[in-house]
Amino acid sequence: MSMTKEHPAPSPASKESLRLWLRILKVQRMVEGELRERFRTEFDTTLPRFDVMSALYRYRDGMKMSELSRALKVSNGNVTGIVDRLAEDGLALRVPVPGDRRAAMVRLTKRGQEEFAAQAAAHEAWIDEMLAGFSPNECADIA
Amino acid sequence: MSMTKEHPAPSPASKESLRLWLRILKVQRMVEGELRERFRTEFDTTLPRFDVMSALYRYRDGMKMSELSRALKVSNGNVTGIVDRLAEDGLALRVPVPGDRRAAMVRLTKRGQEEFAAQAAAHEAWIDEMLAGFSPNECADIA
DNA sequence: CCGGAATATTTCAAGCTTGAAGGTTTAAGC
DNA sequence: GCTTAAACCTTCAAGCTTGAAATATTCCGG
Repeated sequence: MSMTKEHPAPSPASKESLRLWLRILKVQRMVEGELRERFRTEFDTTLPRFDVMSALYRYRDGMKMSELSRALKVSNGNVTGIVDRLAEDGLALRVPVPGDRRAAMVRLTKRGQEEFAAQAAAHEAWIDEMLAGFSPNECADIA
Repeated sequence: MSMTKEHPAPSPASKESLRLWLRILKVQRMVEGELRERFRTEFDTTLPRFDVMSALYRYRDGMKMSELSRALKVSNGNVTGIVDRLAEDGLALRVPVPGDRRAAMVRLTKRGQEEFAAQAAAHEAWIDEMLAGFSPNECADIA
């Protein structure tokens, strides 16, 4: 890769935060890339689907689309598409809410629960495999 | 949000790594969300465009598409689309490589360089604003 | 009751992302 | 030279994501 005629380095001022950010990004991309690949090859699913199923698994009674959207911090329209595809695959379904014809409760099917349980176990093992090297005590103040 | 009939908590085994991962994810999403919003409203651009321009700004002589792809760790087809749009906007251009009719060098236009310089300054300030609270020394082992 | 605000969800266009497949051009071995 | 592999790039389908606009329903003040 040619390195000739580079631009001068940026100001040495707020460089520390930027470095921290790039480190966070590096780990995040590594882990997320691995997870995506493994979910794809071993379970034929995606991270967003896993996230939705994870929320639905916690709340067995089901969640409204808007609750799902708020819990996962993604847009409403986004959830619509993901739930559509989970429903097509028989992993989730929409249940009408009695007394409110606008809303619908989304819940996992029996098969959805079983699938998720297997995925969640693998997910936890993968994360540990990838992050076990990083001291868990440090970085505790990230959140 | 209804909490009735939750599933039992997962095994208490490799829970530490998972917690670390969720913390990293939380920070990453917060920062990236803010950046996306500000890039959109203040510069009418996106993070991926910024990333490509950042690489091109460093290598003023230009980069081949494949170099760009490798440097940013994104797929080849992805870079094609982003560079297409940058070129449409007059911020980047493809220069034929003499002696190799397969490849093309991508470089920023004059205007591209000016735009990026402004964006980069704002970007660094935003990051600092968001991450200044987090001790930079700790978490040093993340990368 | 009624009309407007609030709530719940879907639709849409635009852009990002990947993995796979396709098309050229160049390089290498024989 | 010829053929086969490698390198370079684009195209494509599928899915994710957002913000904005469109629907439909419910709620509420008057």
